[in-house]
Amino acid sequence: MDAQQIRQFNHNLLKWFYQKGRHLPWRETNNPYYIWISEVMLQQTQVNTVIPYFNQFISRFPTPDVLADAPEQEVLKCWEGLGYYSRARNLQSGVREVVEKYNGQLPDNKEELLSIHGIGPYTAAALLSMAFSQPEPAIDGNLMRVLSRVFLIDDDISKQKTRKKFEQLASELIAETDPSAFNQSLMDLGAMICRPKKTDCEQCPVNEFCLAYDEGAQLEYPVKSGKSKPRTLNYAVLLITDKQGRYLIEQRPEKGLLAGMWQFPMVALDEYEDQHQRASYIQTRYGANVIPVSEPFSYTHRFSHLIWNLSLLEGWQLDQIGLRERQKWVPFTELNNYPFPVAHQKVIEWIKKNRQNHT
DNA sequence: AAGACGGGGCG
DNA sequence: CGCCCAGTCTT
Repeated sequence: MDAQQIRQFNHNLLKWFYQKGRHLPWRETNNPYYIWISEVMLQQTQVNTVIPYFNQFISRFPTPDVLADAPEQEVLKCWEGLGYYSRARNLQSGVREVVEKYNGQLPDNKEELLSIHGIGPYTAAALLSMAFSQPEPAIDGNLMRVLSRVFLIDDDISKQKTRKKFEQLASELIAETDPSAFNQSLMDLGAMICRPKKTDCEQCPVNEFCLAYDEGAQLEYPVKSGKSKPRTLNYAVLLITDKQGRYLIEQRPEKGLLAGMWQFPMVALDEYEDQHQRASYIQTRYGANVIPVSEPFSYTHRFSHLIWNLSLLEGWQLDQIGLRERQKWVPFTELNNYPFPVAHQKVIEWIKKNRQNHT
């Protein structure tokens, strides 16, 4: 595109955005802290999922100071069900950094933003453009999908090098007048018109520039290498109660999958030769004999990179076994004070439905 | 350069 | 059931 075409491209795009762009809670504000929260929540997560979480989050943690001072467990509780929980932990540690090093004000330059844990190249650019009006293109999946179609770019977008290529291209396109609107318009275009499968090219404000549209090859773009298949793991989930009817729950490790979240004890089934060996392990570790729940309950929980097959066992702790680190006895009614991953919320639902005596 | 890291929506 | 989503961190 020459300079004239770039101007026209921008004009069409922004005009469409001002007329048809989405009105979203985090677009009602110029508060960099709120924009930051929204950008983190929106990583790999769709807008409609984020909206209620965003509203609740800023109401509970209205300023960086409040979030910095909050217990991590409360932050995770507000993130419960949103997934990628390290985002929440990184956001809080990032906010603490901002409170200490920058007096609670988000820095307005790329180097310092990138130094903050949880802020990568996308979020830094989004903040620079949307909170500080700087002409930084925010390279995300939407932008790469749109531009790969417009310019017929067939590089694999899961490669790092390709991201740099789009960064170069987009920085030539972005206008200084309203960089925030430039980035947001490409996001809205990607979400509303230039969608992955269901494209709506007739309504596209820049279809006259789109080489893929010209060739009818929209669905061939972007090019993305396939992901490996998820592994399957089999677990027993243990519903262990004590004399008072409280449930035994455990907090997961500080790192790795679902870090810091709570769950009912899980026993990896594939590590035992037979049921007897497994039962003896459970007896030793938890002081309980467990059997499948009366209405057998097995279910599958699917992550992007692995699959859990879970089956629910129940038992009563007869032998007193000392409570280990990160374990707790909790009455049913207090389970909702702890952040549980969705895989275990399904167990709580099961209890609600199948047991009378949860007072 | 690859994997790990969640959960929901949609055809 | 497979793909996708306003990515980042770790290895």
